Amino acid sequence: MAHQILKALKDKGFRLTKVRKLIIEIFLSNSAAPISAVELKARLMAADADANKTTVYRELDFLSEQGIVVEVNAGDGKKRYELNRDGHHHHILCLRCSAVECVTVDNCTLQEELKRVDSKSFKITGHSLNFFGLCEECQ
Amino acid sequence: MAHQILKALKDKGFRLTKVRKLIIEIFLSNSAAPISAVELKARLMAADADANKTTVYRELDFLSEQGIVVEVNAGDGKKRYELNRDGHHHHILCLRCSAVECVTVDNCTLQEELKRVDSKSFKITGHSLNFFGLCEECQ
DNA sequence: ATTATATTGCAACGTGGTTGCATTTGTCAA
DNA sequence: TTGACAAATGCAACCACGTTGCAATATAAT
Ligand SMILES: [Mn+2]
Ligand SMILES: [Mn+2]
Ligand SMILES: [Zn+2]
Ligand SMILES: [Zn+2]
Repeated sequence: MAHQILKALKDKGFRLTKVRKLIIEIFLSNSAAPISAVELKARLMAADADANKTTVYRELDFLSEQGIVVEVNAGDGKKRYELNRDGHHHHILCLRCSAVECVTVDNCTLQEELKRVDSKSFKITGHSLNFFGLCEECQ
Repeated sequence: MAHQILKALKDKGFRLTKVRKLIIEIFLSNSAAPISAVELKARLMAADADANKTTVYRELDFLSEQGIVVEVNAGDGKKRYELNRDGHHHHILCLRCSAVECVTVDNCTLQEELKRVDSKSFKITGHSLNFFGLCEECQ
């Protein structure tokens, strides 16, 4: 599964760095929750592949541009990223510890809401729905 | 309208500062869109009541705690605040210029969505729905 | 092995926001 | 009116998250 991603990148003339490959591995084995740059850096470190923070940020930007990961706005001040699986979904996040969880949604009813809004001057291209609350531990 | 807010604060033992009164005025006369700390500071300056940035941030925290304003997460890196009018609503925001607009919603269909989610470990207390797109000027 | 250039590390910078502490100001009671 | 006490303020320094310029390094094609 990683191989297709890697091959696609290589075919576009990008290099398959040690860190790049590892980051993709991390995202693939981490379907649970979106992670931040700091968390990713920590995971790299844990995998004996330390990388400079600048590199981590640049790599996240790169993978976003390449459509391999997507940015997830969790409402706290930090960007998070998750693998760009297809399938629309929403997120729940803890107001105390900022834990984030993905919520798959069978048929998103927000398209009608969108219609109501699109009539205005804004041209709507997407939406983000976050549920706030307290996770099990923080309750 | 401002008088009730001010009286309530005074009754709780808080002081009616020049800046505090002006900020409340600004929020009351600004039903349009949520504003950031920097924007608020600029408006104060324009009203001949310059205030230190620390004071502005502290006052926004204070008014949030007092339930007079509410934080609006617009997805760009900065907090915004709006008057805590009752009545649930959502927001649209421009991906280019970060303009934010409030969208009133007659009957928010998200309560069912919430049910589906609340069954999990998270205890949901609220949600935030943002529509992303391009405003008229930025299209 | 050589080469071209994609990637990296470092240090410095930027923005949004916070904190400790000394000073000022609002409020109330004498 | 005048103190006095606590709330609010200004300042400077700090913090987290993220970005940028540039020189050094690593990948991969020849
Ligand atoms: Mn997700
Ligand atoms: Mn609003
Ligand atoms: Zn939690
Ligand atoms: Zn715009």
